[in-house]
Formats: sequence, C-alpha cells, structure tokens
Amino acid sequence: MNFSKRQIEIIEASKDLIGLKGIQNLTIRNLAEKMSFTQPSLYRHFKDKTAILKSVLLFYKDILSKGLITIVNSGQPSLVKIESIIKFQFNHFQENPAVIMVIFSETSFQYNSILSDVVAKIMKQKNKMLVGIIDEGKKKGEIRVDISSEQLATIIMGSMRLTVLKWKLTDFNSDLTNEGKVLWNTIEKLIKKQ
Amino acid sequence: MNFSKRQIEIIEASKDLIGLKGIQNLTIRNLAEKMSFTQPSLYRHFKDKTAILKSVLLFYKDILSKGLITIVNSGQPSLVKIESIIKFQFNHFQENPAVIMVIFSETSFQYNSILSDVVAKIMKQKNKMLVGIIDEGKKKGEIRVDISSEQLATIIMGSMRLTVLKWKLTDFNSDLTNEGKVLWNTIEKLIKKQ
DNA sequence: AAATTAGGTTAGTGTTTGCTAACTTATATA
DNA sequence: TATATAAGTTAGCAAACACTAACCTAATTT
Repeated sequence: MNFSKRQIEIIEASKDLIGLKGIQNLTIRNLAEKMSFTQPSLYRHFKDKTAILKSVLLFYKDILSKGLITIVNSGQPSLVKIESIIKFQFNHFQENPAVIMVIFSETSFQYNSILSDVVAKIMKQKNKMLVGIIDEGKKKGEIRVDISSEQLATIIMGSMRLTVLKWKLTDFNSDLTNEGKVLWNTIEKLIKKQ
Repeated sequence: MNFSKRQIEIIEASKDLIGLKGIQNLTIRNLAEKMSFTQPSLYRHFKDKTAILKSVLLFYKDILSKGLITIVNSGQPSLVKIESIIKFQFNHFQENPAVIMVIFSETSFQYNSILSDVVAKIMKQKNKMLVGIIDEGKKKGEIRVDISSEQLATIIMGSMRLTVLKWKLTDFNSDLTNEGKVLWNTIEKLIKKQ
C-alpha cells in the first residue's frame, strides 16, 4: 500500500480510463498511451495487469475509508454520522465520477478471484462500519430498535448505491449532492426512533 | 423480439456462459463451442455480438416482465403486490443464478451505447411499475404518504439489489428465498401506514 | 572510479478477439 | 423437377490482447 509517485500516476490514469469507458477500457495499450510512455514501462512499476487493478481498488478504497473513519470517530450523534457518510460519499463521487465506475466494477470481477476478494472485503468492511453506527444509535435511543441493524444497513447502503447508479445511467447529469440530501431526508424518516 | 428456436438456444447458452464467469466469458469462440458448432454459424442467427447480448437482455427482461405484470394486475392490496414482487424475483434468481449476472452486467455496458440504452430502459420500466404500485397503495391508505413514491421505490429496489449482490458475493451459498422474506419484513415495517 | 540499479526503449512473441469469404448440403418452394 | 433458401462448413483475416527479451542510459551506491 506504499505506492511510488509513478505508481500513483498510473493508478490515476487507470481510474480515468475506467471512468471514461468502463473496465474494459483499461488495457495496457491505452494505459501506456495515456501515460505517454511505452507498454513495457508499465511492467517496471507493476507485476501485471491484475496488480494494477487491485491497486486502483485499494487506492480509492483507502481514500474513502479515511474520510469515513473520521466521521465514525467524530463523536456526533449516530444519525448525524449517517447523514455525513451520505454527503461525504456523494460529494466525493460528484467531484470524481470515474471513481464510481471503479466501485461498480466490483460486479464484473467474478472471473478474477484476486479482485473479487478485494471487492468482497471492501463491502464487508463498509457494512460492518455502518452496522456499528446503527447499533450505537439504537443504544442512545436515536434509531428504531424493531428492525435489525443488518437490515437497516442493507436499506441504507442499497438505496445509496441505487441512487448513484441512477445518476450514472443519466450520464452524471443530475445533481448528486442534492439527490443525497433528498435520500437522507427519506432515510432519517425511516430509521429514527419516534 | 420473435426469436427462432436456434436463437433461443444461443441466448440460453449465452446466459450460461455469463453466469459462469461473467460478461467477459461471453465470446464468440466460447459460445460456438458451447453450441457445438463453428463460429461462423453464429452469424447466421445474429448480426454480431452486440445483437446477441442485446437479445439476452431483452429475453430475460421479458420473462421477468411477464411475471411482474401478472402481479401488478392481480388486484391484491399494494403491500401484497410488493411482497409478491420480492418473492417472485428472488425465487427466479435462486433457481437461475446466471440471470442475475446478466442483470448486474448492466453496470458494465457503458462502453456500448446500444446496450446501456437497453439497460436504462429496463430499469426505468421497473421503477415506473413500482412507483405506480406505491401511488396506488397511498391512495388506498396502505402506505405512508410522508415520503415520495420515487424515494420509496429507490429504497425498495436498492435494498433488493444489494441483497442479491451480497448473495452473489457469497457465491450463492446463502438462502436467497429466506433473505427475501427477511427483507420483506423490514420493508413492510418501513413503508406501511401506521 | 567502478558497479549496480531504476526506468526507460525497440522489437517481437503467441494468443485471443470479432468477423468474413467462399463453399457445401439438405430442405422447402416455384 | 428445378431453384432458392437456410444453415452449416473450412480457412483465414486484421486488430487487439497481455506480456517478455534484450538493450540503453542516467543516477545512485559501493
């Protein structure tokens, strides 16, 4: 997870290629072209193509994780934490649409066990974090207790993902930040203790 | 949308290939091999590879649509309709896991405008149907009216999709039918009018 | 000063990709 | 009965794929 400057350049170029035309646009040829050097040079920095893709996933997972951990440790009420998570993620996507192509690529990695393992890990980690926040919120009396935390996490993550997917399917034309606000209004009404 | 027997065989073989190793496993070579004839034969039945993929999408969309339309026109209470939709879809996926690989492939079609159009259409159609049911449920006093139907549809579809995705990421090992029951319990609590 | 290393290059490998031309043959139609 | 037509075949195309060997050169280390 310690990348050289060159490796980070390659990771960012990879992200841009994926963001432009999806995962199948990430080829050694395209990548070398984008980096303005020849294909064999890439193999000075990464073992093979799978290593590049894995690094792309881990790199952007790490950026998101850092933001999320800050929120988790913020000491705010649980409902505020969840609101912050939605806003933080949607802002991040709005500013950097290519990243969501990487995120959604997870559904296409079944053929490569190295990558699908990474993806499954990322999702589990996020889920665990969210369940933790919800549990906390239940204890503090902020969140309804008649539905399991796992199910509430599924509702929240699922609706977030679908909102982002819809935004992607409209070619990123709608205002995702605003969609996030609307979604938060909905989620708050659904999960807060009356 | 009128497919010959041979075309349907090819569509089903395509589904199996995608179900086995994802969309990138659908190659002309693999398909011809699976069909036990030579590659050029495929071009007697479909113009090109895109036409095959498009047909796969439309074919399974059609099967799902027919089931859903029956539910929509059933005259049952709206909440029962939504419950039936979840059960019907999850049952269908449980019995035919390969189909969900096709469904989730939608996120990988950005590079091909023909296919991404098909996918966007399918999603819009499902969304419209669900919003219709929710509107109806509101009028009949079954469903809470303090949240827009669009938002409720996002919650329902999003959590369904994520539940299926999680099932896929555990290599189809959990009991999706049961997950569907649990999810319905959650959704009912969340959306029904008190 | 000599040797190693990092990071480029050119040239090329074998494989896979989607697809086509040209030929054959059995069946259905005129 | 003659003739289309549908649906298969063999052979092969150009392009793209990931990747490697061998070489060069500038900077760093010994």
